[in-house]
Amino acid sequence: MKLSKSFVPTLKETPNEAVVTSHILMLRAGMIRMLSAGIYSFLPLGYRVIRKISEIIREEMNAIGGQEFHFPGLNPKEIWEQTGRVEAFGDTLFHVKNREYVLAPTHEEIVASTAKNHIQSYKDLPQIWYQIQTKYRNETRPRSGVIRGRQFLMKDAYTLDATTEGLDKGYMLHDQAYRNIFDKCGIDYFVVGASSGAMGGAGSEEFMIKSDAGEDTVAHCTKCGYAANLEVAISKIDSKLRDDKSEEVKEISTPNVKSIDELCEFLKIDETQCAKSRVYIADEKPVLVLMLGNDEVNEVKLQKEFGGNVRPAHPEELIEITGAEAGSIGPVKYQGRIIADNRLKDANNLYSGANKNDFHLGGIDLKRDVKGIEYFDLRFVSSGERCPNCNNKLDVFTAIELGHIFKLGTKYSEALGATFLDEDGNEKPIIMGSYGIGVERVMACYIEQHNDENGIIWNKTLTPFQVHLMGLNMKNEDVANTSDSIYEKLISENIEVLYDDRIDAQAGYKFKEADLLGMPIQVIVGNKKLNENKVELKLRATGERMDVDIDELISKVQELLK
RNA sequence: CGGGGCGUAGCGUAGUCCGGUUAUCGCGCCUGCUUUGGGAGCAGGAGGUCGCAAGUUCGAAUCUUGCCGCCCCGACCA
Repeated sequence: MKLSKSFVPTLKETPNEAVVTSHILMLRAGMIRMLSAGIYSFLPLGYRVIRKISEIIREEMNAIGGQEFHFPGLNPKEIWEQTGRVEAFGDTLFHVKNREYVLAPTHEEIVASTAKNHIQSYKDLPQIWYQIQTKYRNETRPRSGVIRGRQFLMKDAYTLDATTEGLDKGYMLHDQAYRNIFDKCGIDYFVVGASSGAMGGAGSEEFMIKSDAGEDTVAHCTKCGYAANLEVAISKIDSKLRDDKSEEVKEISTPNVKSIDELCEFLKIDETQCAKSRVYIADEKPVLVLMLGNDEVNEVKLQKEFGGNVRPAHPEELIEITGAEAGSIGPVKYQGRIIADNRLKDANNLYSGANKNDFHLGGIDLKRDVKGIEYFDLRFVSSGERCPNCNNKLDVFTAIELGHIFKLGTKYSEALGATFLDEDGNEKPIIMGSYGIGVERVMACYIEQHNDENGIIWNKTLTPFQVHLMGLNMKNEDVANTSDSIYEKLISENIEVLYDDRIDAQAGYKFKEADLLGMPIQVIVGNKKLNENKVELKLRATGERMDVDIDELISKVQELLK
């Protein structure tokens, strides 16, 4: 492709609307343009990457027996009502105004209804159906460029099975296929076991990458691969040890001391000598929650212990329940249920609130002074704590979800009557699995992981073009002729070339742009080296340069692309 | 949907608080000449409903009100 005739609108400066690296670089490299919030056009260069990713996905999906479909994006609303998902998706589902249609946010319903009509016997199973198509979701807040959009390209696969063993097998096939896909793309990912959320079903894994642009916070161990959403993550961490001797409870005047930090400063003590109190309302009843030092209450874990609704108590409720305001609440003489984090188990010589404004108590012994206290894991893990599996240091960071696989079960097949007859002639619902990959996210995540201050660094798998050929001074006949003939030769060898043949662009301009666009191999044709019958070859990833005889260029390039 | 920020030429911006000639500058774009190994130089030029609408005023990019759009935080999110 000749740049002189191509639409590759690069930008020298960062557009105002872009904040995250991948978004900035995709805009600057002329790969995407926004049409509206969360809605992007892919320009020729960007679309080439999308096609390469799609092709890798196809190869791996076909390899596990997947069959590619093309499903409608426009769906009758009725079918979504049958599974209760018009309500479940709520405002996220796009509704068509002048007909009873919705825009498909995913395709479980269409798969199940297709199966209903045509899968009749266990002999027809298993099946793996997939699609690579645009999905529509009315996200309340699109963000980070292409990472959360209102319309996005998604590979969705569905397994149809007669038995749970079959489902397990299909799930494992996808697990491996996903690892192959992300490996081929050159993405550094990790896998998190997760709950399947609104989709229903049991058993799921998320494929994620570490990124500041991420929307989930996870704890990850690079050594053993332990990974969990922060809301459920656990770690090995020291408890407050019980001192040999319990001191007497003593009341201390602590005017205007509210936080644990202020208390430590005021009393010259360590935060691990403090028990922080939080009051929650669980199913209408107050519960005092104690945490060691500055540990934060993990409300998801709290919710898990109580099952029902849990919320922090309002300020007025605090006074009513404890007689004190936040900052002066504590367990001693507290009337009601008290639960504490495991780190506080049987601890003594603690400082905590006195349930009297501007007073704290010291010398608290939870065994002696607080009756009926229950202990649970209630805290958030933080970076540097020990992995529960291998004792290595855990890292806590935000992450982007690239892919998600899960066992759906029979929710959709039952709702839509997608059944089959088993070997004994019994009618049973088809057992389904669902497996998604955000195609644009693969592209964005790759860029998040592979860039430097000059631009994108493509690998040879995803790159829009394998070679970026530059004729430096195209007014020089020698340079122009040599560049042209190299271009023709590369093309005849089926090598993808982006050819900067622009006559009026400066050498420096071409270099900068080549680094921004990031093709793995740059071939530079300039008078200097041409006099020795050589051209220069530069590797984008390392910056390594080498002079190559023109006669040997093709074979050298082919060698590098292997 | 709540909180915050922003909206001036294709991109990045000054001016807005405190209203007053022809709306600033850089990049990009067009023409010519020069230049050609790290986003060129000189000269000339084009390009604007100052997000939209209403209002206040002799006069509005600037003040008021409403609306729209974009970004960030939160809520939400296979």
